[in-house]
Amino acid sequence: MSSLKDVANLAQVSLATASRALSRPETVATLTRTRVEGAAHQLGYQPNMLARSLRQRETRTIGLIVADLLNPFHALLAKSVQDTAERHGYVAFLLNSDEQEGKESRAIDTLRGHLPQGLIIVPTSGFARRLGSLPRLPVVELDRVSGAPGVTTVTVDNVGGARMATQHLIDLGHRDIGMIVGQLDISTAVERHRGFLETMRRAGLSYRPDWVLSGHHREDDGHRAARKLLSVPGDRPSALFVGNNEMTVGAVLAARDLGLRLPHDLSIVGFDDSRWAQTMFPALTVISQPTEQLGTLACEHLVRQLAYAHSGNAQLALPARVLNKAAPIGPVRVQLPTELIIRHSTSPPALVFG
Amino acid sequence: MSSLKDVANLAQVSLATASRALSRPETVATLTRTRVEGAAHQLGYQPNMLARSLRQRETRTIGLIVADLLNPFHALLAKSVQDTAERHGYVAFLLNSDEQEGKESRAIDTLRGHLPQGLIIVPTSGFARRLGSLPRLPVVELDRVSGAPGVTTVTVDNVGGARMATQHLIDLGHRDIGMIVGQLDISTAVERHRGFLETMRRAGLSYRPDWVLSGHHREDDGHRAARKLLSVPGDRPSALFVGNNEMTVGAVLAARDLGLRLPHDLSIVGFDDSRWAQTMFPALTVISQPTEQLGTLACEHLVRQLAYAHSGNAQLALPARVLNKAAPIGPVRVQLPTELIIRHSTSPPALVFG
DNA sequence: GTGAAAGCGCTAACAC
DNA sequence: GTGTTAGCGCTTTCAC
Repeated sequence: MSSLKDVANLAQVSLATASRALSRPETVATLTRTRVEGAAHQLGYQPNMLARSLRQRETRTIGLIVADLLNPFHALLAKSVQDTAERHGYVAFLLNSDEQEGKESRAIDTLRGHLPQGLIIVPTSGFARRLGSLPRLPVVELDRVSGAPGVTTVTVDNVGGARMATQHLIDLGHRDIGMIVGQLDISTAVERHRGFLETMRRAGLSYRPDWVLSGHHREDDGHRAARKLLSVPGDRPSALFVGNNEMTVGAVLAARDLGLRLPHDLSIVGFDDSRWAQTMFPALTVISQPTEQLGTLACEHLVRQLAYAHSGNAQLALPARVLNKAAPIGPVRVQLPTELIIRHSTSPPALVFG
Repeated sequence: MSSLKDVANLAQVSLATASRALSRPETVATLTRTRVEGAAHQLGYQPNMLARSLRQRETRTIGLIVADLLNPFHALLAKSVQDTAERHGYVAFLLNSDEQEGKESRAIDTLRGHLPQGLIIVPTSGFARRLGSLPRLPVVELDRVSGAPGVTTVTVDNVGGARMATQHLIDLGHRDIGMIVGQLDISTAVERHRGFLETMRRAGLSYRPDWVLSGHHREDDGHRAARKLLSVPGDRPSALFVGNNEMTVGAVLAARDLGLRLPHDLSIVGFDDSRWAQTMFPALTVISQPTEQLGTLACEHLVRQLAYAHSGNAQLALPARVLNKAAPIGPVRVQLPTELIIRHSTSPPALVFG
């Protein structure tokens, strides 16, 4: 690996001039500039970011931690953050916490050592406590909120989405509705649960605590919960609202295992659309989320914060669409709408009671 | 952010001693060690990896580039590489080339600036040409081979897998078999194609060039290709071998759109198992790959190379399972077996000719 | 417009 | 065992 010194030597200029020619070309005579550029190119010179960052005290790097890389929702979040970061001249290093607090902690420490200028995270429930170890680092929470103070959050209207899902089932004539919800120490689960309860209550429907089962967010959990909810033939819900994409798959498979046919014997609404929601049989009615936009916005808000943190007029470097919004300094909370997509996993109940 | 200097001051020792106490505790008196550790803990000290790496000329970092983060196969590859890297004391920074040469180039340059000690990549077809810009960097190609000389490759037996898939269809009685294959500048596509052709020929079946369609690797391509292959009612294959997971979804949906029912009207075998291969209707017969192991092995081979590259007795740091294999210095080519999983998308053809 | 020199935070000789 | 010092590759005053 050739260094800037090699370039300077080859171009017959001093180290300082070589540096300037490459990073701030306008401060150098045209002739020397081309000479230096030529030398750099000839040597395949690539600046050593470690040295540059150490000196400049800024890495142009942001940390990105998702909770479950294998969940396509998180993968898309990650991709859109990375693409947006690149567009703004940052590189986002992606780590995966696997929904484990311990792994999340280690990921944070790892990133910390590499001095990211900001952090975008789909937090686990332990994150609020860990936040203290990140002094003055701009943080954006994505999809979920940990309750940590002073962080920007970019989420979806989970309560509203859950209301739509539940109301859809009620409108179809269902009265015996159960819910499979995620871990109740995760904000999305809590909010979707709240939307469900509210809507049930408002419709005057009875609340059956034993018909609301909580699980972690994986397919297994959905399978287990659904199995439990559906295995009492005479006394089971006629419809299910499932609070996340992976668990929905599990629930559908459990129903299938029990010989229940969707939507005739059981209606299911899932939260989050996905490839398999569309390809399963029957195609799933779901609440869909603007996933890509979620990632993009999270990143743009972070970038904006970084620009303001660093210099008074750094805004000039930002694209208009980021700037056109009023430019707040502090943390903001962005909430995007969801949408009900009606497919074939929901229909009126086979037997209407009452 | 407090630095080592702050720790040294607080512990009342010199900078050097503080450094030693933290990185090589055995070289320091027990008392001073505990004092330094206490100070470090109290300050929430986190070593600055930029400075350490700059000085030590090693970053304990590896670059990881996958071609399509949204493809669950690649996501699992990425996760298993990252987990394995962590287990060996490295951090793998994950970037996504999106199957685009340009993005791959930029990803490589980005990584280069951060001085990774090795690179694990699912290469696009342009990678072999780019390799020159990576002087002396150990590289492991994962899943695909670009043809670049001197790199370790960890792949699956694609020819064998394609043979099994094709033979399975032939054994069921199919004679009119088509294939949807990926880009023919990607090794996996070429090899799967080869396995298909060989097996057809060996069975004495005629080769219909117009029944072999190539596409990029996404769902759309599979959809388009299948639509084309299946739209001539009297003259269409009775079975299809589809060369990758995403395209298989597209093919199945296209068949559905055309009113063909699987497996009665059409048999389909896919390559690579996935969540939706299992949940689709009907569940898909596929060639499955040891995806996680692929990622793990790629990383372990890279780590081994790094150990040998750096010091004669670095092996001591490696776990037994890596060492038990004979320890080659040069690049190796690892090839893992695939497996045929028979589900419900294949059956004997409705009409048997001949 | 250009060069000399200091210093980012850390580790590794080398003294003591 | 511990301290002093040089230097990793770069940017940035400060002179000229």
